[in-house]
Amino acid sequence: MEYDVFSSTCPSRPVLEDVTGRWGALALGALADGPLRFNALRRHVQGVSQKMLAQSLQALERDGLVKREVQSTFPLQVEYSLTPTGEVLATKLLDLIAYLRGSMPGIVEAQQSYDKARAQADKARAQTDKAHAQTDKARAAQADKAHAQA
Amino acid sequence: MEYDVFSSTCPSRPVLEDVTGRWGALALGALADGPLRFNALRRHVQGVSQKMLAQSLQALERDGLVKREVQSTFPLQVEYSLTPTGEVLATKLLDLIAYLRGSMPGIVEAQQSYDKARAQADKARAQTDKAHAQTDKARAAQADKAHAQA
DNA sequence: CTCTACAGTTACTTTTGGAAACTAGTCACT
DNA sequence: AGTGACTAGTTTCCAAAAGTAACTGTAGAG
Repeated sequence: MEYDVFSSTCPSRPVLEDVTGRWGALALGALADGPLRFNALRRHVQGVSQKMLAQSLQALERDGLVKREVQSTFPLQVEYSLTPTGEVLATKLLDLIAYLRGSMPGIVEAQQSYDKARAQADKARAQTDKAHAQTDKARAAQADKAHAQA
Repeated sequence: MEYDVFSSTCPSRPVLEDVTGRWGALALGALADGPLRFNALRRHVQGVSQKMLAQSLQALERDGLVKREVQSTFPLQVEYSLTPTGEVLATKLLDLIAYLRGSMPGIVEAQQSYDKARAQADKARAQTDKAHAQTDKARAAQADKAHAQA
């Protein structure tokens, strides 16, 4: 059997989404430098809700990329850590993230020039739309005149 | 200035989502082995809708990771290709995807054993819930008796 | 005796994603 | 002049996903 993420029915698709998804990627990245408990992880991955963190961790645990260990000491601690496979994926993710961080200055610049160009284009389009509205109005006036004559 | 994807307000967060998001990652991956036109890309990334592909490509273009070139030949073709930064990110993504593909057998196995364990746990919980329902019923009966006596 | 921390779950709301129809511009055929 | 085809999208509408906030339940601190 051959796995291909570009095929819509391949079982690897949902796994890729778990790994590269919004919170999954950050959870894996956070666990890369050591095991963490639920709330510690929540503090580390800023902005994640309890619900989504629980959901992402459950998905990663199901995929065998994260190990969940309940410590029955008080107050009921749960430690999350990476499995060997999870560790490799986390490393690759962190590598990507590191490169992204290095490229941020250029990316921000690209975004700004894109937004500026778009603003210009929108303004230009508003002008032509206005012109079209004018010609439409003129056409309507002509039609009215024709109608009045009839 | 220091960029950190783990911070909720960092500008790198949305960019990471563009790159690792569901369709963004596959679009970058597909463009890694040569430029493609819109519909060719759509055929390559199976299951993507026109709307989402257009949206993802616009985001990647804005981030300066993908270049969009309109060819004014008939019938109006648009070619998408990777910028140097996009190319590096695509390579890293494909590396991650390749490793994921190699790990799929183990992952599928993990999913199956997880699902099996969950099914067991759910069954067990249904049992205790049933027991609780019984005791609740008994308690209600006691309360009714007491009420009838009063 | 209230307040906090632990690890979640549940109910409700808002945002997003996907399917299908529609737009726009150009040619080719009839 | 009208019809249809091909391109690359946009729009519309509804279901699915994500986010918000409140609740569960135990126990230690102040």
